[in-house]
Amino acid sequence: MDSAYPQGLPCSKPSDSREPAPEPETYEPEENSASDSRESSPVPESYEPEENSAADSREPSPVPESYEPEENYASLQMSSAETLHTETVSPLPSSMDLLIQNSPDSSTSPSATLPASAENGAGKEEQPQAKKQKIRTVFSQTQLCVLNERFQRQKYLSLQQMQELSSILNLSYKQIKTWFQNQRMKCKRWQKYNWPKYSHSMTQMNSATTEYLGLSSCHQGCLVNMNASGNLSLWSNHSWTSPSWNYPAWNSQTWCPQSWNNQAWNNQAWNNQFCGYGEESLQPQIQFQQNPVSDLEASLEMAGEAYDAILQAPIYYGAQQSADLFSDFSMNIV
DNA sequence: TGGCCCTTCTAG
DNA sequence: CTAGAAGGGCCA
Repeated sequence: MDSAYPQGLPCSKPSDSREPAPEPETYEPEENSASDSRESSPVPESYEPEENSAADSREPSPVPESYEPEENYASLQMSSAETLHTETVSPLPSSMDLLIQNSPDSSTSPSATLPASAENGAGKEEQPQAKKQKIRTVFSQTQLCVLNERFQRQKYLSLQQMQELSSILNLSYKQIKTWFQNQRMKCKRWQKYNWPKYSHSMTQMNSATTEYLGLSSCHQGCLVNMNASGNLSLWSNHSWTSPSWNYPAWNSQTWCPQSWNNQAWNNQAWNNQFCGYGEESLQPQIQFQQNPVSDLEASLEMAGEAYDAILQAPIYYGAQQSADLFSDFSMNIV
């Protein structure tokens, strides 16, 4: 059932192009009645109230009561207060965060933060200038980690799932949605440019997928892996001793079509890296224990995805972020 | 309404 | 200069 395509094809939709929202497995019809009630927060002003269509509204409370089951995910919850400073990104004055509705995590560039309109505070609608300045949010590593991790397992999220994620990451629903959309496009492009080398077999295709998925977040810095026993292991990039890791870092440039053509390692170089590494090949430095399969599982599963997916898909996190993310787990430096 | 896709434009 | 977040048009 879950064969859908989470692992099969990275981003390509089941069949044709536009399909509403694949991902059958995790896609639960639910009563997502778009206009779901949770709409306590008046939507940050900085964000155009425009299409906050219910969805956009994010509840102030950490986790919606209705989501009992996934409550555990709260462990991942980025308490705006805590995660704030862990970020490598410039921390924003909490007050401002709220205003911007962006996460405390995401730095909406402290400097250019407020859109002209919001800046004035009062005269919001009266936009003197032609266009309102576009704000380019810079998601924090933590947020990216979670997003990537999620994307690895699910390319499409349901409304509810996006909302959950948004509240957890302190991002707006819209941002989550946009991020996933952009990610899908990115993935698609990646596939397109790399297709030739995987065209010969389906298996290869999967590896391509894995490759993409893995790479999509490897730039985070280090890797967090959960073994079958449910323990979480974390390797900082400092520990990579494997020669294979000497390849160019997975930077954004990698996505650039122009670059893809020249990247020598665009071929098998890192194919090996990501297929080769395993629990054995790397030395775990930190292990998260406590309720291995309870909290974490619940946390990562969040909306009920297959747990095994996680077991097989190493997740990359920034060392610091990881520690932060899983601060709820007792860490044993090995 | 959300997804896709292309475009715009800002942060780094 | 580039990556990528966000805007906007179009479609089902």
